[in-house]
Amino acid sequence: MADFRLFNTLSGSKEVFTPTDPKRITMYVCGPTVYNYAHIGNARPVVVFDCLYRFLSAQYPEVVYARNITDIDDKIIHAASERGCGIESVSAEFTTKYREDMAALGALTPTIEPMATEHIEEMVALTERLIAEGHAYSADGHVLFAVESMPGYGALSGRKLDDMLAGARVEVADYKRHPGDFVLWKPSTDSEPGWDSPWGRGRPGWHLECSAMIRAHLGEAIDIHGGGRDLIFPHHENERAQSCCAYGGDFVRHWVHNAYVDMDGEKMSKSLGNVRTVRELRERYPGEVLRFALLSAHYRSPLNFSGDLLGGARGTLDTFYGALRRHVDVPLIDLPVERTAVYAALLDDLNTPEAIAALHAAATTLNKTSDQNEVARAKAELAVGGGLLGLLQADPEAWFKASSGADDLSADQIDALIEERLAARAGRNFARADEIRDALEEQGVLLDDGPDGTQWRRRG
RNA sequence: GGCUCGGUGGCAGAGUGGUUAUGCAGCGGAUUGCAAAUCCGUCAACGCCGGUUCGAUUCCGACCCGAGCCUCCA
Repeated sequence: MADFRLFNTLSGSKEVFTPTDPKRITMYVCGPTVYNYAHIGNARPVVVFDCLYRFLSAQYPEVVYARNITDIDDKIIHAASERGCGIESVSAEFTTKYREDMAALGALTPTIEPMATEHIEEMVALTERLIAEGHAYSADGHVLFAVESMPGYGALSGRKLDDMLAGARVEVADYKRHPGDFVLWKPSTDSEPGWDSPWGRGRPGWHLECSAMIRAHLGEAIDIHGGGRDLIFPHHENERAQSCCAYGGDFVRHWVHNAYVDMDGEKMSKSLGNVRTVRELRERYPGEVLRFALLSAHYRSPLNFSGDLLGGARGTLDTFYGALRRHVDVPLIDLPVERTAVYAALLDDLNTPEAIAALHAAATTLNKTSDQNEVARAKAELAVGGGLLGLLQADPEAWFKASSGADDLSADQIDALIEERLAARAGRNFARADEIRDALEEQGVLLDDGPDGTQWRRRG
C-alpha cells in the first residue's frame, strides 16, 4: 500500500498515516451545535472529512467514523428560551435539518453520531476521574480542569501558559486557580436544563463531551481527530488535556484541521453575520455543485466563497458529465480505485485540486479520443476517481435534465419541439429552426446539435 | 501585546531548487446552416529586499501586506 501523507497539526508537518490498528481505523470529527442552520463554512469540514472517510474506506477494511451532535449548550438554551420551548425541540429540529443538508452535499452518514445528552454519565465519570488524578478541582459549584497539572498543556495550539495570560481579554472568575483553567462541569439554575451530579445539579462544559464520547465509542486513542481550524484552541487543546490526563497515552495520532470559507477575505461566521446557509444555497444550486466548490481548494487553504466559485463549479461539473454522456454506451470497466490518478493525488495530504486536475485530464481524453480502450479507462477514472471525491455518481442525462422549478417545460414538450426543429432543418427552414431554439433558450433549455442528433440540457 | 498561517498569471487554485499544473476568462484556429458543446494553438505569475547556491517562485533572514486564534465559532 502506498504511503498516505497526512498533515498533523500537532507536529506541524505531513506524516505518513500509520493507524494503530489497520483492521479498524478510528476517526472523530466535531459536529454541529444544533441551534441554527448550518452555513457553507460549517459544511467544509463535513465534505472534507467525508472525502477522507471515503479515501480511508477504500484502503482499510473498517473505518469507524464518529461525528457528534452537541445537543446541550448555552446557545441552544438561549434559542429555546427565546422560542419558549424546551431545548429538545430546538436540537431535534436542527439535527434533522443538519442531516438533510449534509446528505444533499453527498456526505455519507457517519458510522456513529453520538449525542452529548446521551453521554452525561460518561462525562461525570470522566470528571470524577480527573479529580481523583489531581487534574481537576471543584470550586463554587463548578468543576475546573487545572491546566498547570498537565505538563505540555498548549502543545497542540503552540502556546505557553504564560503567553495565554498576556492576551487574556476576559475577566477571570475568582474561583479559578489559574486563569487558563476551564470548566468541566457547571451548575444549572432551576430554569436551565441540568443533570444530577456529585457537584449538584448542573451541565457539562463544552470540551467534555468529545473526550467522553470518543472514549465510549472509539477507545482510548484514535487515529484521526478532525475539525475546523478555530477548534484548535481552546476546544481541541482542552479535549486533549482531558483525555490525556484521564487515560494517559497519546489520545490522537493525527490532528487534522481545515481552513475556513471566507467571505470577501473575512471568515464566514455566525458572529460576523456574513453567513450563507446551506439551506438557502440548495435552492439555487445542486448539492453536488456546493460539494465540488468546497473541494476545489486544498482543505488547509482558505476558500474564498462567491457566486463565481459556484458558477465555475457548475460549469466544470457540466463538462465532466458532458464527457460521460458522450460515452453512456461504453460499459464501465472494473478499475481498482488505487490505480486512479485521483487516488494518487489524495495520497498527498488529500490534494483535491490535483485530483480535480486529473478529472479534467480524463474528461479531455473522453472528449477527443476514439480509442475504445482509452475511452473505457478515462470513463472509469471519472466514475471511480469521482466516487472517491463523492462526485459524478449521478446519471449524466439526469444531471442535465434535472428540473429546478415546477413551471419548467416538461421533457415531452421539449422533445416535441426538438422534433419540429429537426424537420425544419431537414427542409432547410433555418429561420423556423432558430426560432424554436431561441424559444427553448428562453425557457432555460439549451440545445446541442451533434452528428447523432440533438441533445438538450437545462441551464444551471 | 502573545501565538499561528498565508501572499503564485485578469480571476480561481496546485506545485517545484533548474524543464508551461489545472480550470475560468481573453486571443487565434478547427468544427457547425448559424450556434452550442468539443478539440487544437496562444498570452500571462510566483509581495519586497538581502543571503545561500552554478542556478530560487521553491531554502534562510529582514521588511511590507493580509487572515486567523488568544471569547462562542467549522
